[in-house]
Amino acid sequence: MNERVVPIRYGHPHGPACSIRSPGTRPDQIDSGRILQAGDHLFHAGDSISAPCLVVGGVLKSYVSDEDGDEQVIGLHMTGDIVGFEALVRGRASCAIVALDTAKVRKIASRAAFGGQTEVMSDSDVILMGMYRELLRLTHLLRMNRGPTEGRLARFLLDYGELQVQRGCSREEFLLPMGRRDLARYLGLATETLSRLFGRFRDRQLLEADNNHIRILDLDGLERLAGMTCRGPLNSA
Amino acid sequence: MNERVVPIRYGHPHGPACSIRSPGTRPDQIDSGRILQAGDHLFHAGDSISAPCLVVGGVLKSYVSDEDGDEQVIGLHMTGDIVGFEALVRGRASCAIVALDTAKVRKIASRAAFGGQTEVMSDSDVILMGMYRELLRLTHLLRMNRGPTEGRLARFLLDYGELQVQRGCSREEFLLPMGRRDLARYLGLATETLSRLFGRFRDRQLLEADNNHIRILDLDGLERLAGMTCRGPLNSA
DNA sequence: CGTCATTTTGATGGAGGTCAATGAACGTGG
DNA sequence: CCACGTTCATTGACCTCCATCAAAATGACG
Repeated sequence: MNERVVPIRYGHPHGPACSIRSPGTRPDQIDSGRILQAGDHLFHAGDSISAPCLVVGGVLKSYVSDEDGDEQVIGLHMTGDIVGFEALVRGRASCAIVALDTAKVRKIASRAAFGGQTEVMSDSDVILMGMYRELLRLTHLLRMNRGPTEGRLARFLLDYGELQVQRGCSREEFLLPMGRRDLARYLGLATETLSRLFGRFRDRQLLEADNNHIRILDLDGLERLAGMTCRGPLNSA
Repeated sequence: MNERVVPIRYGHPHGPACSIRSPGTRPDQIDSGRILQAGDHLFHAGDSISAPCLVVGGVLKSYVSDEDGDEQVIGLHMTGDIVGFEALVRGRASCAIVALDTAKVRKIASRAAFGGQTEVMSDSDVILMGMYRELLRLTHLLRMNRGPTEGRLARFLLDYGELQVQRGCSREEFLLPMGRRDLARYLGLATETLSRLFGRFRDRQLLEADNNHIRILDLDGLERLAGMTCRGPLNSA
């Protein structure tokens, strides 16, 4: 509605408006997409939002800020993920979402789709699936946040590698889309601890890590470490 | 819908999770309602399930077992909650659900409800709401599992008191439906730590705790402690 | 009363958070 | 091009909090 900060706007500061238009755009998809630059917020906590968004490309993070200012990362969202489910229920965002690099998002069906007027198998199922994936991701993250820290990082790297494969990229070598700080907050660690973990992994020849450029040398070794914490999908459905 | 629920029965610190499903009882055989005794499983991880269940009364917990045997409590589910969303997507349970005391559950709409059935406010909305509440609960729990342990317990007690109020009971005095062990695992603590927390709270005149019988003496004090961790609903929507 | 599960209490060690300093990468402006 | 500031990653020193081990206390129940 009318809020102080406009939640989803389709004009962006610089760059051509709505550059790429997906081929199969259906009539009820009012939105052809919005481009976010690194650091741009899709919305802030408390903003009123009208529809969930599909992440078409790039990476975003969702976070909440504690009263003492430092933020806690709730999720990392990449291509194919859906963010902003709150739109379907209470219409206001419960956490902020910000782009980590250049990203593109597209609004998807509003609540009306659940009514049953249009052909339903499309967006409503997308939303249902996305919501379910989010449930899986959260339970997974929850389990990750207990147990030894080495297992958390190992599990994360393996899961991320798995995502890479699904995307047609290499499982062993990739660029992490987020900085140490965000990753640490996602795993529930201090950045220093995370740094030490990378160091330890490097010492043990488990991987090479030049900043965000990761090269995994010993998948089995990581798997063994990760097994100490838990198993489960980061994003499998 | 909102049935008056039998107050929580006291008396059995649930036995050693008699984990075997009663013969002849398949997870799918729940039509107008099913009664579970303390220790009965609604389903186990991996079971195939056909529809989500509404908790009509009582308390259940969901958990996963690590390979080394000890379990991790993912959720505590009470009247009005929905469990088993996996039925809508992949048809197999991803965690086990067991009754902590006598509980009643009822199957709700299967996926077909999303198909194009007419009335909008029906089961599909119930499911959507429930799923969303689950999302909220998980993000909340996630935030709880970081930060000082005192804050976690304080927050939990306050949230639980809030639930009591919604249920028409006292915010300051109630019976916890789960044992120390389960509560500890829910909060991500060792049982000894939880015990010590209760002891410390008692020393500071924050509450009286006779086993599961809790009487809160200083709401503000708890609130202050809880503030150090995070805010957020256990079950608000 | 004896057995078993749960809770409580004590003692100990270690994992990881905090504080602090250094180093590397990257502008920005002179 | 270089000095400077800023941000982020790394490394070190320290110390707290909490898990772990162990044992006693409480309670449930036959």
